[in-house]
Order: sequence, then C-alpha cells, then structure tokens
Amino acid sequence: MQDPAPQRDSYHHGNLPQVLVREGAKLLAERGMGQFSMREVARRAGVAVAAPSHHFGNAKGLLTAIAADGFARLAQRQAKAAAANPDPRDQVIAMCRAYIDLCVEEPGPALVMFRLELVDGSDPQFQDRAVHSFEQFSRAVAHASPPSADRSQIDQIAKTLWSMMHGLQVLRMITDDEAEGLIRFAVGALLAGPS
Amino acid sequence: MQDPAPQRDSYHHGNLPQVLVREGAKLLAERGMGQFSMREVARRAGVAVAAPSHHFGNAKGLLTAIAADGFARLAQRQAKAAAANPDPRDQVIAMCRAYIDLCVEEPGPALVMFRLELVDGSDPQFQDRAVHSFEQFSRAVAHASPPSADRSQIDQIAKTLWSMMHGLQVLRMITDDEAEGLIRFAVGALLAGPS
DNA sequence: TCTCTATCTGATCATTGCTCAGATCAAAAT
DNA sequence: ATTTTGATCTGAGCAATGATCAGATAGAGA
Repeated sequence: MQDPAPQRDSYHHGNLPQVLVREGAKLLAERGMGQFSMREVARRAGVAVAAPSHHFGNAKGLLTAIAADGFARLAQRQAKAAAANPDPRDQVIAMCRAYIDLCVEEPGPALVMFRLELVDGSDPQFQDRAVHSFEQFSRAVAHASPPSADRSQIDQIAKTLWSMMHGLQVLRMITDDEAEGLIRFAVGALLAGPS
Repeated sequence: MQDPAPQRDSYHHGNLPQVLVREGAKLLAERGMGQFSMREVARRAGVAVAAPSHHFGNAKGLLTAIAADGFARLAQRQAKAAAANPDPRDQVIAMCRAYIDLCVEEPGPALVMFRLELVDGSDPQFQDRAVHSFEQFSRAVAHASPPSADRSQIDQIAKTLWSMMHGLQVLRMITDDEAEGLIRFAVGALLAGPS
C-alpha cells in the first residue's frame, strides 16, 4: 500500500526494479502491449535507456516480472474473495469474479500474465506465483465439488473455469454486468456435471 | 487447394495480396507473433519492403487479412464437423474439436484471430467472417440444447464454450489427448445446466 | 581511507514500421 | 495504333526500438 518513496535521490536510484515494474504496468495499462517499450519505461522512471536491461536482462525479463507481480495480486484477491464467502460454491464464483476484477482494475499486469510468448515461463518466481494462484483456485473447486467427484473430474472443472475466465476477458464477449450471471451458470452446471 | 501459381512473372506480381497473406501466416507459424515483421514477409514474397503497405496499409492491415482468412477456414472446418455428425450434441463437440485442430494444423492464423489489439475489428470482411463462424457454432448449440432452454441460456452456453476453447488453447492447459474428454465433459455439463 | 562491486550512463548498431517520390506496366480510351 | 490513365511496385529515407558495451558513479566493506 505505501509507496517506497525514493524517486531519485542520487546517482543510484534506490529501488529501480520495483519502480520499473510499476511504471511498466502503468504503461501497459495506458497504451497496451502494442505500444509498450523498454525505452519509454526507462524514460518514465527518469533513467537511462540501458538501465532496465541491467536488472531484467531484456524486455521479456521485465514483462515476466510484471506478470509475476500480477499473479501475486491475483492470489491476494482470490484469498480475500474466499475469506468473504462461507459457502464453497460462492467461493468459487467469487474467485472467478476476482480475476475479472483484476483485469478491470489492474489491466497492466493482466495484459501479460497469460501471454506465454511474452514472458519467460521458466522464471522461478513467475512459475511459483502462477502455479500458486491456480492451485488456490483448484482447491476451492475441490471444496465445492460433490463427494462423488474424483480428482480428475475436479481438475477438469478447474481447468475449464480457469480457461473460460481468461477467454471471456480476452475475447470481450461479455459486459461486466453479464459476467455475474454467466459465471454463476457455468459454475453451477460444471459442478453438477453432465446429467 | 490448388496454388494460384504465379510467383513472379513480371514487374507486376500477379496476386501479391494472396501471397502476402500466405507467407505471413507461414511466418507466424514458424516464428510466432514476436518475430513477425512486415519486412520479412516482403522478403519472403520476393518483393520490396514497401509493397505490402500498398495493399494492406500497415502491419495491422495484413494481420487482419490473415485473421479473416483464418475465420473462413474455421467456418469450413466447423461445417465439415457438423456434417459428419448426425447427433446435435456430437456436432457441438466436433465443432469444438475443429477449433483445436485449426490451432494445431494452422497455427499461423490461429495466433492472430482472437487478438483484438492486433487486428482491425472494424474491417468488414474480418467482422463478417468472425461473426459467421461464431453464429454457426451458436446455432449448433441451440440445436443441442433442451427445449426448456431459452435464448439467453443458449447464448450463455455458446459464449462459455467459445471462451473455454480459446482459453484452453492459449493457456496450453491440456494436451491434445485430454482435450476430447474435457470437451465432452464441459459440453455435457453445460447443456444439462445447473442441477 | 582505500578497494571492490553493483548500479547506472551514453553511445553505437542492426532492425523495424512507415512514408513518399518516382519507375513500371496493364488496360482503357482515343 | 497510340495515348492516357491508374494501379502496382521500387528504393531511399526517417524516427524509434531492443540489445550491447566500455566507462562513470557511488555505496559497502576492508
């Protein structure tokens, strides 16, 4: 919540990596991936164009850090959504909504989190955080599933919902209002299983 | 199916636009969107770097044409899938598979078809073909839905499946083998609706 | 105080998208 | 048959980008 403050107090920046991640996310939110550039991020951070490369290696490195940060925020939102709902099924629905909310409120990270060509999937921190957020969701699905459901079926439901959430957002097939109804319908149907 | 043949017979190319779309799709398939470049497409077509701009305006124009072509091919595959299956539910399942098959067998167009930032969504041909392929799918869902299902529910099922298909593919959450089972499960559950 | 090392600068290089004047050619008009 | 017209393509040029590298700077430890 609190800003780390130091924007530039001396030759050394203080915490350039954090600032670059933040400015990068802001730039993504403002202009989208098409207009994203390392140089512009450096400019906004008030630093030489080559500085970011020192910390992140290349553009993919910075985007990976932004995406990893996004997954951490998603996990936070998911946890909060789960905590606010006692009923297991409501938890799943709320966690789906948490992802949509993330996309709306923090569009920067959301634009790169699931773009496997843009990020370095082998980065440990990225991997950890991505896996963690999905497993958190998967556990909620397991909780909400009927006792008759086995491991593979739970896995199918989680993957279907996870994919659906992403697809809905990227294809822009629904407005924010419709989202609630569609999520409730899909969660209900998938948890119930085929007739 | 048949190649239009003329690769270069004179100063005028013959059918540069078609060749550019084809070479562009091939380049996308080989190197992905990250390494895609207008200049490389021009090079492969054996033409000056400025030639593509004359036909497509800019990079987005060419990508839009590639995507539009992809939607036409998808519609073809969907129609064939439907024709091969008498049972309505099997038709829906086969049409879902048709999309996955497209992504595997023609990865070039698939990489841009659903990327709204990369293409010009207002292009009439692109719009027509995209809408047509979705409506074809939507009609199949309507056919397979129980009589009790109303228009809005059918719409929800179609959108959910359409989004899921895209999400599954882009997130690479399933192997080709798992796809069949997962699709059958999702289609069955969604058509049945919440318990 | 001196040394060491991470951090950051400034410049360079190859590549890209886009633009524009002009060359080339096919087809219509005369 | 000749001219004109207009679409197609060329070649050069411009601004911007990602990446790299030697070197400047300063904080941290000896």
